[in-house]
Amino acid sequence: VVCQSCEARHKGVCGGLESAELSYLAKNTSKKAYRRGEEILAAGEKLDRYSNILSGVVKLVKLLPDGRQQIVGLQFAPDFVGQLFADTSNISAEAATDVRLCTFPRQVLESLAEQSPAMEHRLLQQTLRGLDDARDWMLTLGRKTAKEKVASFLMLISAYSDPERKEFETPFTIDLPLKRGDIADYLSLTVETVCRQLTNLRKAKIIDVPNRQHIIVLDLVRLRALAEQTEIVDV
Amino acid sequence: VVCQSCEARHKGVCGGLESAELSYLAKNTSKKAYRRGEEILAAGEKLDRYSNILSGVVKLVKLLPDGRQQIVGLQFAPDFVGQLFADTSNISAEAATDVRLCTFPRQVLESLAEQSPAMEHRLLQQTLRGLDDARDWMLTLGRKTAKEKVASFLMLISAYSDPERKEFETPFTIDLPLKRGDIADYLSLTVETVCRQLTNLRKAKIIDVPNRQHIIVLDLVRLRALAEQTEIVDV
DNA sequence: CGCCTTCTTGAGGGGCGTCAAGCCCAGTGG
DNA sequence: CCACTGGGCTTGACGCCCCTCAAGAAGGCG
Repeated sequence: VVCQSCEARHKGVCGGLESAELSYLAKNTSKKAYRRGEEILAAGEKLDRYSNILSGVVKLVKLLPDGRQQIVGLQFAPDFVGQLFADTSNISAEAATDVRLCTFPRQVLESLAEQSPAMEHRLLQQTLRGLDDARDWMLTLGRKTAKEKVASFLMLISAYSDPERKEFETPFTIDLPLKRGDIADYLSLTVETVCRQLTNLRKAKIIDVPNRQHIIVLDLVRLRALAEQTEIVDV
Repeated sequence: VVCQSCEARHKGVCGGLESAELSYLAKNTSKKAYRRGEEILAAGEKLDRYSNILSGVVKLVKLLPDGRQQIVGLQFAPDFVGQLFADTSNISAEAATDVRLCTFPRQVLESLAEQSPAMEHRLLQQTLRGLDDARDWMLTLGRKTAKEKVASFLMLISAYSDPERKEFETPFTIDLPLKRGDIADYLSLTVETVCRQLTNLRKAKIIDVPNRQHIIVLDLVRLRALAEQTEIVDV
């Protein structure tokens, strides 16, 4: 069965299902691939499918009528994508990298959630984590300087790429899933400011930038101090 | 029984409970009152109680070590307060106005949630709404100008004070539940900038400010246009 | 009436946005 | 193999929006 061997299963929302439920889900799923930049879900679109991310990074984007935009969340595997119980999405979802999804009709998930308290509980847990992340990020957006924002972003990606990493394990390389423009939209900055702050961090020997997609973190202690503002750091 | 006649019951999380569950809950609740400015829940504190708001407004605050702060959410009656399934809160909650709460031990709610799918479903719904609000506000924090932010805040409070209001029902008065400093922390601005923008709106005849606590909205159409940036508005 | 907190207004400066030019590099086709 | 092309990235010059600092006004309360 598809779901039994699913790479995303144990940490995803389907992790709590019985095997009967799992085979029901398996019958109704399909895998889809998107290239970097493709739109997965348009704002205002009728919402009839949900998905789990198998691999890649999905950005959730909000738009102002005049074109200003803000990335309000990044979703990594095995996160869930789609606004539960909403008829239409008020957010658009776009592939930030190449992405593979496991999608299923809306009704399948909603009926499973009704039958299985474990499933609903997992959805609640995931939503709570999303709310927590969103609120953390509001502090970053609202009250940090450009320098602190870029440091915060690098810490976020570092944590995602290796949650177990220790401070003394430097230097290490991280792979940026976002283009400069996306980073700017995530941090509420402009592309130019993001570039300048990366340059500043490079000159301060906190990071190195060997090429567009990669960052080498040289001094994790100072990077974290900048991001969390636990002490004053000259840059 | 206390809960049977509760003013917040039907729209709150306890609205889906059977009468047996309701009386169990009623045995374990107590009402508490807080004065404006009092702390309801400190960040880092051990979390052993949850609450529903009976009246008043609660602000959720995040702090940076150096004192900068951001209000990451406003909760109105009959919203739920407390971070579900978290051992310690990473947010502090403070009474923005005088507040009355209905509180109960953490275990009571969590066991009710286990027994009653309806209860868990309501918690999920409320969390989803919170996530949606948070993401909307991220766009406001990140991409709107000071002028647009203040207009957005006034629209938010207007909507809360009368969700059914029509555009032609102007002028009308709204009661500000927050001090200027709180508004600034909610909008990621300074007190001075909030004041100046209110003055600008007053000079543009969009609002009037008869005293500190009240705002008279004279031109809801232009206020909304500013908040949502649907068209260009001179101020 | 005096004191304290909150609000308002002004003057000045700095951080980040805007505009513009040039660089890097992958992909394409000759 | 290399010229060409175009998108993304980087850097500089300049200006504006909002923050900072400061002083005074307006209430609230003993």
